[in-house]
Amino acid sequence: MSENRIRILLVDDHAVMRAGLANMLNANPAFRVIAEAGDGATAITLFRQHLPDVVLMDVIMPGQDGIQTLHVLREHFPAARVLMLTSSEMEDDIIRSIKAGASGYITKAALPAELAAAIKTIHAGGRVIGPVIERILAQQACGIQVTQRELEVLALLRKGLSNADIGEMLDITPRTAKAHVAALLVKLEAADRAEAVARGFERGLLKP
Amino acid sequence: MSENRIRILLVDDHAVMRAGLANMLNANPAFRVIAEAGDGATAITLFRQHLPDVVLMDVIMPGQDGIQTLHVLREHFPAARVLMLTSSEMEDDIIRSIKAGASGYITKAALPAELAAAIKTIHAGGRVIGPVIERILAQQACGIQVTQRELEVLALLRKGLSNADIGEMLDITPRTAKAHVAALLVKLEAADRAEAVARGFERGLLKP
DNA sequence: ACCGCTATTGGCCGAACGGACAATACCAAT
DNA sequence: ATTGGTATTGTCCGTTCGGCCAATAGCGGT
Repeated sequence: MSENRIRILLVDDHAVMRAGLANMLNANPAFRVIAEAGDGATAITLFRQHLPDVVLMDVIMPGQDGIQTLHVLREHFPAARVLMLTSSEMEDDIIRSIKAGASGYITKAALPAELAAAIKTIHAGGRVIGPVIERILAQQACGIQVTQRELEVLALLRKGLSNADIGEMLDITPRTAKAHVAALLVKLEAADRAEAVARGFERGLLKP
Repeated sequence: MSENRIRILLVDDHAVMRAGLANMLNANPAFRVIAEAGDGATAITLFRQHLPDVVLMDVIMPGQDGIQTLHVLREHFPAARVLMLTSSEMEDDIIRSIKAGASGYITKAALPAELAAAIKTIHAGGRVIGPVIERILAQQACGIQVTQRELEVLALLRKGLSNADIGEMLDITPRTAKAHVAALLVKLEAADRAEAVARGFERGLLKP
């Protein structure tokens, strides 16, 4: 009968969380955790070995994070069904996860029953977007998005670099660096570079 | 026989995590989860009702966070044994937890066996500090600490306020605000207010 | 081919920043 | 009582910032 169970691969750097999830899911006759990974590379390997029905993936992981892993995974296995399960509600993480081909995104604050339902939906080929997530997606859709270049500049702002320094780092004139900073201030609705950095952290554009 | 089990109160806003932990701990004959709380207020109430041997508390919670809850709990029940179990490795959270009277602090990246051992140690009256945590505490001990006033200023820097604005908000001259900012730059080893904000987030002085 | 977005660069200017030097007042600890 | 840390305030000055004007080049989509 266990052949009918939904075979799950857990990916989370928190061993406690993995163990807890495994216990919980295995207690449900509909599921069976067939493998666990503590990092992205292991996740890829285990997926190849076990070809699970659904992957439960944490976004935040040291080294290769969940979204990067998701990218690699979908390259090799476009049909892979991945449910991002995370404590992070960073807008950017959500957007990037969906873009990277996640079948769903729910937070760890979800009730176990919701998680179970989500896994079943994913397995059936559906998509799962939590209520909080939907709201964020909606407001992001109409919002302006930060370009790759601006993201690089933001990362340098975080390090306390001046426009001149940024220009040197990116091999552009200080004037151009200034233009990027100005664009960031507008897009992030920040009064100065300090607030821009703060907004960067709030939006998940910058990681602690 | 269940009378000999260590009675545990779980406090975590993530239902999935609670369920997982409960499953895992209850599978161990040494433990018994006797109650779960999803927020600080509930945690206090449940503690009073059940008087658990050990409290497993998450630091990050919406509303009253784990550290605030810990404060309140220790006021009413100075003998309460609390193990902070969190994914956060923010220096400031750790320092404040220990100061608030936590008996231990370990991350969710710990192995289940480590968690079990930690709970037993706590229950026996000992203290548990993870290896990563110890390192952070050590470097913090010799490091300079940010004052309350500077913390207020940092919070305003984050909002993009100028020295003049900060002065108005705190009812001090712009010059004094500038002095606090200067102190922050030195203590946080930041080149400008933008980097100071970044360091604030990295150290957990600022929350997303 | 044309349009929109991005990246790039320039000059000008007032306001803000950050460093350096120095001083006073308060409070807690020794 | 003296010491040390914190908070407070001051002036001077060179550097940097951020806003405003405008322009060119490239790239992808209609």
